Amino acid sequence: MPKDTFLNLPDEKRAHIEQVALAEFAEHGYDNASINRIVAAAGIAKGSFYQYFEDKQDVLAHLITQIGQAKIEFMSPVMQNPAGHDFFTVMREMYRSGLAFARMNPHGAQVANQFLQNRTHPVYAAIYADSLETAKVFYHNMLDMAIRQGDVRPDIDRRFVIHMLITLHVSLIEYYFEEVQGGAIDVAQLDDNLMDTVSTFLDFIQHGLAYKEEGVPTHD
Amino acid sequence: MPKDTFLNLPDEKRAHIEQVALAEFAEHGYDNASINRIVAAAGIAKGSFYQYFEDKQDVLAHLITQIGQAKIEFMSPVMQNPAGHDFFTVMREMYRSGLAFARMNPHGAQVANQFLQNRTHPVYAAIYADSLETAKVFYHNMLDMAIRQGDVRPDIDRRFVIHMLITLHVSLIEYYFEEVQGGAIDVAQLDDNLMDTVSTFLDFIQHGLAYKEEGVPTHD
Amino acid sequence: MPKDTFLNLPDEKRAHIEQVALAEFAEHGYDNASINRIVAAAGIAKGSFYQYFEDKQDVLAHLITQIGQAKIEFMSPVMQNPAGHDFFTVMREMYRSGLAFARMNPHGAQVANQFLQNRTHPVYAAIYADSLETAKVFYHNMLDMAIRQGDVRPDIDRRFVIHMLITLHVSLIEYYFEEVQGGAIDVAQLDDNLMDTVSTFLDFIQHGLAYKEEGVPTHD
Amino acid sequence: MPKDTFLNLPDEKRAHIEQVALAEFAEHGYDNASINRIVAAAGIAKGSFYQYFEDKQDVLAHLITQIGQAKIEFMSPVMQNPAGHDFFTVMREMYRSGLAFARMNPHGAQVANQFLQNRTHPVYAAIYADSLETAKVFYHNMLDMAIRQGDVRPDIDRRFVIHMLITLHVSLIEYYFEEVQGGAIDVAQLDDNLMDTVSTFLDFIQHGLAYKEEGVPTHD
DNA sequence: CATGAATGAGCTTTCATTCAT
DNA sequence: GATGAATGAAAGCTCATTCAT
Repeated sequence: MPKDTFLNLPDEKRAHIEQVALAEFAEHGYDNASINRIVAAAGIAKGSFYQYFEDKQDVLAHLITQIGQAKIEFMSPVMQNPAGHDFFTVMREMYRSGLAFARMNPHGAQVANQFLQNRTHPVYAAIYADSLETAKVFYHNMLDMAIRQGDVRPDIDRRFVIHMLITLHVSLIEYYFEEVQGGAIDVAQLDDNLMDTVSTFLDFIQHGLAYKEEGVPTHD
Repeated sequence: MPKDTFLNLPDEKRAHIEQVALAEFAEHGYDNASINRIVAAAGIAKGSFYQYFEDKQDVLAHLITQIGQAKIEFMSPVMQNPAGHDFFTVMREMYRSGLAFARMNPHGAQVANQFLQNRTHPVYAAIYADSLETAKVFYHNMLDMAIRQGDVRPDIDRRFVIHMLITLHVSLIEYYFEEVQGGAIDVAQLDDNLMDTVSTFLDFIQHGLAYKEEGVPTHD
Repeated sequence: MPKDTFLNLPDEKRAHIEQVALAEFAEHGYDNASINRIVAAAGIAKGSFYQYFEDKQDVLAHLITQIGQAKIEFMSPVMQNPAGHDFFTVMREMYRSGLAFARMNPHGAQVANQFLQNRTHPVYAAIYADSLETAKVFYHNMLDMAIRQGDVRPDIDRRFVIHMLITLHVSLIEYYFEEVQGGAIDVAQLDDNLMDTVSTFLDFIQHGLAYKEEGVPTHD
Repeated sequence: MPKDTFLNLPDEKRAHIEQVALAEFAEHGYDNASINRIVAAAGIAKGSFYQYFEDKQDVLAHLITQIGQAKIEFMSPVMQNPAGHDFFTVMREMYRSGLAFARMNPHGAQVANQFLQNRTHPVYAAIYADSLETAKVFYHNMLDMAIRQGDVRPDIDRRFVIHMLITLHVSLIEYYFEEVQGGAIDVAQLDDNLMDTVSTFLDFIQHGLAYKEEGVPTHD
């Protein structure tokens, strides 16, 4: 956790430092992120950095916490209060908000993805301990509810499905960045295209890839 | 590509160096892997390392190539000649073989996973260019065939589905290691448990998570 | 350019480091100069060196700039304001001041000579771009003026003569060091001897080596 | 001196190795010349290199000896038997032949120049001891004769003039390469231009830069 | 609270040379 | 005579972190 020195900083300065650090982590990843570059870009003294944060890991942990909070603001009402909604509707909202967040805060999304992808990295693991549990609990409750509601079939391995849903979330954002950077898709239509993809994808999560014979309506 | 000096080495010595390097990459990842540690553990001179390989990236590329080849040996007959088989059968074999490989060669599986997870890392991206395309083509052909055979419904975004299937493969191996290391599951029963998971998972890919009402048989 | 860290150093410490580095370059030349030796001799940490300078080239560039400035202090009033003086008088002052500088600052003179002698070396060339042009412009103006004044005959290739005059300056300093180190001349009389040489040499530049027949006075 | 092993090599192979080594030294200078690169480019084994030569210095010494011999072939009859010719005629032939050699054997000329320019470098100094003395003796005899013949005035410091004449020779070749690489002059006319320069230059050596009043013919 | 100089372990890589085969 | 694997010292440079001011 950042030291009080940092938290007492004027909002603007604090935000500036956070933004610079975020960009550094997004571009280089944790291992190659350089505190030298961060302080240079932020225009602060090296010593000040260590008055603000314990160490490199501390900044990242702080940023990830922040990203988590920022993401909440992208959540639709449905997600904030999922009770009573169809599981797949909530999922759709979740992927949609993930995409919206990536669109508005690409660096944040990239850092979040790095984090979720590198859970075995000691540093990420250390941070993970604190923050990922929340997500798991959320998914867990969601799945429990979904099964009780009859949305999801009960014969699933919940731990694995959660693992997979998180992975797929990451994969979606990844896909988004690859399309954006690869220029594979007209940027103007990107969001529409991606929401189409999300829809197809949701449909897949719901009904699988298997071809359904005629006369066998799927249950929506 | 490793230099001839390396390829001409006695099998035993070569294998030893490979194993040491693989362990280093598996444990620390590319950025934190240390050539100093590798040569110390391998018992070779630092200069020798550079007689064998161009640089750090070169070793990793070599190891990944090797892993790719080793994986082939874990492929079942079904995978080696997928034509004529049901898509989901092939997928099941694929995930099963991935798991078997991870079981027999954990370091190799870990390195392969790091590789697949870090496609944006410049070094992995450089290696990726050469080797991942193969996997994509394989999946592409598989999907085409599956749709023609009526195994898979035609209204999917193939690029995204491929992206996702690869991600899921990685996710499965990840899950395997987490269970093993976390001690979540009795190791003696691990494989059975995991194949159960694979089955459930396959079932999920096939039919989705949605609860099916009675009397609506799925198409297998 | 050295970093501010270096420029902000206490004069004494800064001068010490400069002197140590200068000695290293003078003795070993750029390629064989060792930063390890410099930091050891200067009694600073290796990291500090890189807080002071960008890299090896940066130190040398700094030293050469410094040498250039130091040389100015050896310039006679005639050189500082050459207008109105006979060209050969200015040249004589130039060679004299070069010699005086070499006498007072042998390491500086040696490094300057290495620099002027190795213009094709990539590192010297990079430094050269910034600093040698000045010298060429100076010579150019001098020659123009000399021709207008009727001191120098107009049928010369100015570019080549400049090239040559610079070379000869270097050659003179070289000669000085060879005599000093070779012990060819009694050191006590060295300066007198060398100024004699400069005179003869100037005479040569002025009138050439050719024997003049009696009754044909040269124009001074 | 190269070992017998080298001298006994088939002419073609020996010449190939020499050419490769020469190119390496010409491009990188002694310090940055790499034996690794030489053996790679020459297609010989590292061990073979050390069967041929004592060490890096040995190759260079051999090449410089060779260059010296090759230069002789560019000497005109006048130079080979200078007795009885006017000193300045011999000088003109010398500069002309230097230029011709540089034209036909640029690498050789470059290496020779590096050698002559870096007499303080320990390695060059070691080689110098053996080979430069010859040149000095040649010049010495030339000057003695020239003074006796009345070509050159007797009031010169012979040691210094020799030093200078050598320097100027180097400077001329340098100038040649700068013009060639800089593209300053139309290559088709380069040689003519340079011989003009040589002429002007010779005139300078003979009569100096000073403007001569009318009616005072110089002695040619 | 800010500063920025100091640190030295660590990094990857290159090198000329040796020597057993 | 040819080979090429082995060597380890040394290179230039970066890093996160400390601490006196």
